[in-house]
This record gives sequence, C-alpha cells and structure tokens, in this order.
Amino acid sequence: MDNAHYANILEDVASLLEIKGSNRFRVRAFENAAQTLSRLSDSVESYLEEDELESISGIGDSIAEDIRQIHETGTCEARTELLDELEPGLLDLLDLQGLGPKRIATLYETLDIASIEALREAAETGRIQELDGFGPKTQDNILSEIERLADRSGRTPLPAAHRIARSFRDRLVDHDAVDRLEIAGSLRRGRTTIGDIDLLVATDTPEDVADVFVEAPDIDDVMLRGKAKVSARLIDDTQVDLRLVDPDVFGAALHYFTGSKQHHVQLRTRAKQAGYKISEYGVFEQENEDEPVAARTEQEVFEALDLDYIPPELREGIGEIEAAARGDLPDLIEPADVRGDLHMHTTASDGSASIREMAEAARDWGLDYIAITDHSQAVTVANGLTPERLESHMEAIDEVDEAISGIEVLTGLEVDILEDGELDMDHDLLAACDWVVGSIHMQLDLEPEAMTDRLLRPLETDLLSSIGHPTGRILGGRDGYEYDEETVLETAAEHDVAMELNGSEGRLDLDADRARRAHEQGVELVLGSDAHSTGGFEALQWAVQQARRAWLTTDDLVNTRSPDDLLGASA
DNA sequence: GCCGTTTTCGGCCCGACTGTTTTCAGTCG
Repeated sequence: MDNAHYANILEDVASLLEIKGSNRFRVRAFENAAQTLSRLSDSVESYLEEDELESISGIGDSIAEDIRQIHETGTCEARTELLDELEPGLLDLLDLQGLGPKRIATLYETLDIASIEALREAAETGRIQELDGFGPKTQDNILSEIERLADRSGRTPLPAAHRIARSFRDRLVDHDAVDRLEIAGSLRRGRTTIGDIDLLVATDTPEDVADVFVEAPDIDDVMLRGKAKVSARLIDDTQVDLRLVDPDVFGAALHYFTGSKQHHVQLRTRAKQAGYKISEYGVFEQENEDEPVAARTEQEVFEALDLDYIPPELREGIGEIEAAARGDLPDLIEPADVRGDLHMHTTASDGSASIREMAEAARDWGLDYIAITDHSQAVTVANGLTPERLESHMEAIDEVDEAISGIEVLTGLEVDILEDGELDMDHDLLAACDWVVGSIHMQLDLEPEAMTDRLLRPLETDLLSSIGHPTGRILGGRDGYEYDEETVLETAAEHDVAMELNGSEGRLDLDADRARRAHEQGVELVLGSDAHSTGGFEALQWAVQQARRAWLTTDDLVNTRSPDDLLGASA
C-alpha cells in the first residue's frame, strides 16, 4: 500500500467528520495527518515496521492506531463507522466547488441528498432554493458545477499551465497600472500539476488592472470580481485567479499567494509563538496591528521571523521551516549549473532535427555537452535503431563532434528494456557508447514482482548509465508502473546507475518525492530533456525545478559535472 | 485529535468574496 492510500483514508475520515459537524480541530488533525503522510519522504510501511509512527509530527496514539488498522484491513474503524452512520456518496459532493461540509450536511438532513445524482434532481426541480440559507443563485451554481465536474479535464500539467500563465503575464505586465507582476501559487512552487493559476499584481489602481484582465479573449466566465481578487474560468476550463495588492505589501502577498497551505499553517503557528501575526499584508507584532514589521519583500518576511530565505520549491511544510531556522537549507541547484543534457533524439529515430542541429541548439542554450540517445529497434513506431544503424549513427555523431566547436557531442542510446529485462541492443555496442539510457516503453502492465526483476536485470549488466523516466507515468494520462522501489534504488546505487529526472512536457518523471528518496538512498540523479526537437531543451528548466523540489544541490546531479568527470565516473 | 524553549490543559492561521441575509455564515485558498 502506498502512502497516498493511507492519506486518502484519513482524508475521508476528516471529510465525514466535518459533514457530521464534529469538532473542527479534530477534523483538522485528520486533515493534517493525511497531508503529512502524502508528503512523507519515506514509506508509511517503513515507519510501521520500525514501530515509529508516533514519531511523525501530527501523528498521535489515536491516528497511529488508525494507520495500523489501514495496514491490516485497507481501511479503519473510524471511517467504517462514519460511513455506516452517513453515506459514501456524500464524499463525492465535496468535489463540487462552492459546496462545503455545512451545506452538504443541510442537504443530507433536510432532503436526504447523498449523491451527485440526487443533488442534480433536487436542483432541477427547484427544491434547493427553498432551503434556509440557499437561494436561486446557489441552486444555479450547483447545477453548473455538476456539469463542469462531469467533463472536467482535471489538473493541468505544469509546463502547459506555465504557458497559459505567461500569456496573461505578457498581456498585463506592460500596462501602466501594473507596478509588478509575479506568477504565484503552486506554479511558482513547481508542482507537477496545477489546479488553478495564481497571478499577483502590485498596483495602485486595481480596477484598471481587473478591467484589462477580464477582457482576455480566452476567458469563458468571470466567476467573481472584488477589489482584491478576480477569478475567471478559461475556455479550456483552467481557472485563473488574479490578486491585486498594494505595492507596499507585495512581498508579503507574494509569500502568501505562493503557499503552500501547509507551509503557511506551520509558519503562522511559529510566528504566533514568537509574538507575531502573519497575513497577506505583512508580519505584525501582536500588540501593534497597524504597521507591519515586514511586508515589502519576501526576504523581509522571512528575516522578521528569524529564518533564512526559503525558496518557493521548498515551501510544502515538510521540514523547510525548521531547516531555515537552523540555517540548514540546501544550496539548491540553479538552471545555470546545468552543463550537459544526456537524453535527446534526432531524425535517426523519432526526433525532428539532425545531430548537428541539436548540437547547435544545445550550444545556444548554454550547454557544454550533450549525449545523442535515439531509440533502439523495439520501438518500431519511433523508427528505433538496429545494431547496424547504431554503428553508423555513432560514426555520424563522432563526425559532428569533431566538426563543431563550443560543445561536446557524446555517443549514446536510449535502449529499451524488454519484457524479460534483456536490453534491446548488442552489448558490445552499448559498451562502446558514452552514455546509455535504459527505458521501458512497452508491456507496462506487468505485475510488480515481474517489473522489479525487469529493472534489476539490466542494472546488473553494468551497461546502463541511467534509467530513463523511471516510473513511466504520463501526467493526466496513466499512472506509473509499479515495482519494488527500494530494491531497485539499492541496486542502482550499487551499480552506479543514475535515475533520471525527465523534464519533458507530459512526464516530469521522476517526481520530486521519488527523486528525494532516490537521493537519500545514495542514488545519483541526472536531468534529461528528452528533447525531440531543437526547442525541446526548455524541458531542462522543468527538470531543474523538480530537482529543487527534491532538495537537490549541484553536487547531487550528474549533469553539473564536466564531461571528463562524467565519463570517468560512469566508466 | 495533537501538541508543548511559557503549557500534560487549553489552545489550535487568516482574510476575501458570495449569496443569503437585515448583520453574517459558508466556502475557498
């Protein structure tokens, strides 16, 4: 059972308790525990084995017992009893924006509504607006929310969300009324998928900025508009929130709107203990709420709380505040630290540019070296290389390397790891390559045991330099394949095989949590653009951001080394 | 339900916006 399962069960308990009207701090305890488990860098199972659940902050005797029950039975008594008392369909209703536990409780108690279908029928027959505290507007909103939920596309992958955010930024940033503009929210923190896009604008005339914003052509519906906040839904169903703040408090607001929620809860609790109050308007002394002690910049905000500056990627409430207090934050990798890219394709397989074109584009991007890693023959749809073609391809790569200046071009291959763990290429050719990425592209639905063996076998050949996109997940598409992560990482560390942080649009694989675990197990990490065109190097920035979310420094990543160090280390 | 460089009891983050209301509850992030 993975951590997400434990978190989901506890989240259900929290939601059901809330609908039932239980003590809100008890509800929060379950919410908090669920959050903590889902962001844990080690597995819940490992805490269970060591009998150390209670050592996790936010897990006490009672929730630890619930977790043990989930381990034994898949669920816990608390949840079972609540579901007996209430109804499972109530949990679905919480997915509707604008409907929270209080109103759901009212609907359940007065109209016996416990499913989306029952809610739709009650709204369509006009029974909702008759209830106390509800009205025609609420009833309409419920109906349109049900419709939206039915065809919602879910969360937007980070790179796509960035494109949307940048288009709004470009439209607004040069306007006279805009003093400063930043993209905030989970996008700034670099989460792999984005629920909604947050834009923060410093301005003295918020109305003017709002006027420009709502005129954007891709806005379908302006859902709310106040002096400080405008929310709009785009044609593609993405939600964009525009926050309008006074320039004097921009730093405090940027910190506030960057989140995460967990980070804020922890930071405010800490501030309160030290006699301060934090809001989006600044850090205030509890006795003096008129004049903030910090507000202009994020640096000031952290300084006022006696903390080192915490980069946005770390603000997830998973120990960054404690580390900042100790002066112990990692010196995170920066985009400029990346010297090489070790995963890309050319026209020899399914890329759209030649070796030379890719090399020139990489040089323009500021890289010192690249490895050309086209597909092997098993990937027929991508025109994968046979041994004969690889031999001549390697010669062509060497020729470009000789002819071009300012960048080193290494020979390589993205070799398929076949169903039985065999590598899809002659071993002597693999040994002759500078860099070999081993990847799985087919037969993704093996049992975890078989998938584990499939990965262990090639690792033990010592022919691989890295494992490409190690889980195979597609954002908004399929989940990754399952295998025994701990054993695979252990073996990778033993055989000096790096795990990839693949930055390509739909993958971002490994994700930050897995990358952090890999690092903690002594496995090296390598950034890969998986570029299929000269524009594909942009993916490196997403890979860097995920590496930052994984608390990684320059030393932890293979790509920051010189080519000599790299090849010496991998030989 | 959890937690403690004030605490093993008494607290637990903060403010904006909407839709319903004659002053505010509910929801969201």
